[in-house]
Amino acid sequence: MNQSIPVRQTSSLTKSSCQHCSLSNLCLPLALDSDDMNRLDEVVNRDRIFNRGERVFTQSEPFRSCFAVKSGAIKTSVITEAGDEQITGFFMPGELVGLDSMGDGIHASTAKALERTSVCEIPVEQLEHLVQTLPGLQHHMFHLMSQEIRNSQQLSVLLSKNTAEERIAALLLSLSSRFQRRRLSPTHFNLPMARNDIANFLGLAVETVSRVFTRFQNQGLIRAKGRDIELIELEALQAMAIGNSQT
Amino acid sequence: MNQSIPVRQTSSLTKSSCQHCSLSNLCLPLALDSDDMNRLDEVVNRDRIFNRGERVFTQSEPFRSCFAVKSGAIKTSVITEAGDEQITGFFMPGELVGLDSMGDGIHASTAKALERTSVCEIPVEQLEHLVQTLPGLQHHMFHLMSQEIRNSQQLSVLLSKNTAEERIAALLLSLSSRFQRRRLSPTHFNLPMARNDIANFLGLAVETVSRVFTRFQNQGLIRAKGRDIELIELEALQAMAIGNSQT
DNA sequence: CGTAGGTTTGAGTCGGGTCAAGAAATGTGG
DNA sequence: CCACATTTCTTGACCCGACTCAAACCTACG
Repeated sequence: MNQSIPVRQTSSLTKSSCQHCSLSNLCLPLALDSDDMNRLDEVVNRDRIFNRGERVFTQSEPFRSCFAVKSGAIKTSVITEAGDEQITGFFMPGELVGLDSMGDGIHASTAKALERTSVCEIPVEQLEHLVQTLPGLQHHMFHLMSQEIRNSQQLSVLLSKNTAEERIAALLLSLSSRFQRRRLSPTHFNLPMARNDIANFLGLAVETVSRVFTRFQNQGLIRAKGRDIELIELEALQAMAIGNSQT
Repeated sequence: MNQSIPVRQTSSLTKSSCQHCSLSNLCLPLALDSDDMNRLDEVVNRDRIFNRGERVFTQSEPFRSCFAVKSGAIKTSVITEAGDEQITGFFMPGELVGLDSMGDGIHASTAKALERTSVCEIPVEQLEHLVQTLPGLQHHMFHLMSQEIRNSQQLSVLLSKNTAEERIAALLLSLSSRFQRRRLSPTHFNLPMARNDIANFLGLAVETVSRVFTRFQNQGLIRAKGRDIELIELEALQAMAIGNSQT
């Protein structure tokens, strides 16, 4: 295997790259050839670590990068004019955070690590430049952003049409499928977020979330001990969610 | 009473173009030079007319184009798995419809004309191609799409945190500012949508919408006769939309 | 340990949904 | 242009899901 140009051979062993990242099929499910992939690699700032509660970025500050979650979990939120926080999304490994500010100079939301979290930072200026030359990447960015729109629409549907039980069932199933994408158990996992966050995200009171969890448990649909969740009756939950939304 | 005027002869002289469109500063607030603008003109399919109730595009059908509203108004909606309709947005002249499906092969929503509406059709394949060569246009697309994400997030906030009165006040003010952008009266306009649509969009019952309208009227905040709306106390409405319950 | 934040449970209240029935606007055909 | 049908809008009465308030219970961590 004689390569004519042995680029980045120094790092290929020790440093991770998009090519070898186990999550690349999630955050980059596109056919970039090895060359293009290298160019992407060059602009990505890897292995940034945030502890629980630390901010990845902050609303109304300059928007310079978006972030791909490698491990851990992130919540994004906006501060409403009334002054309270509204969580707009949870982001798991393989998912991109910050798309709500693409093409805008200012962050529209704040991102906080829910647990110890590592991310890849992608500077937008360089990303936009790269996109110019890689049609596949451009299409992929459009895809990711439109998906973000659809996710948010789904959330709106959930909030405007569904009961507390339905919302929580939908959230559990959304998390379930996202764990499954990563080849983790879809029926037994740890919630990365507090009841409070769930309540805020789903437009409910904490007490209601708590009550629904115990109700589900009493009905034998789930087993929940703190953040340790086991989904027992998947079909029943799906029926309840009436359409598993990608929340 | 006047007889139908002979159909417009589409002379190339009078043919509208993006450059001369009065809405171009809304849907294209970017610095494209004359040359680039011409290239955009070439791919845009102008003057498509839809009557009230007609579909511009339909959910789960192939996604080929997005649309810029020239006159009239459009609502977009998704069909939930429960089978009912959820309106995801209203689109006024100068606004782009269909971004929730960019980069996806399938329409995620259905768009219907709320009244007689004319639109510019923009084929996405050619748009994506054009974007490759026009960095300014790419940035603008990102901007529009991220704005769409933020709009949807705003809706989520409204649905999860605000009362019926606050939601309706917010919608009225949103419409108001959108009329104002077009140099129309921000305080006196016609609602393009039915009460039913408002209720669906805001996650309320029609009866509640009706009640709030009359309550606003009794409080002297607005004057409403059918779809004819006059905003009397803008500041009071703004205070209410913020969630400013004087406690 | 002890303290703070997170979680659960109970009791009481209310905003907004549902059901029902008119009133008004809009459409249709003669 | 009018009578009728149909949709849209309004108003009233009643009820329920989820919120608020309040208090106790965990569990993590310095």
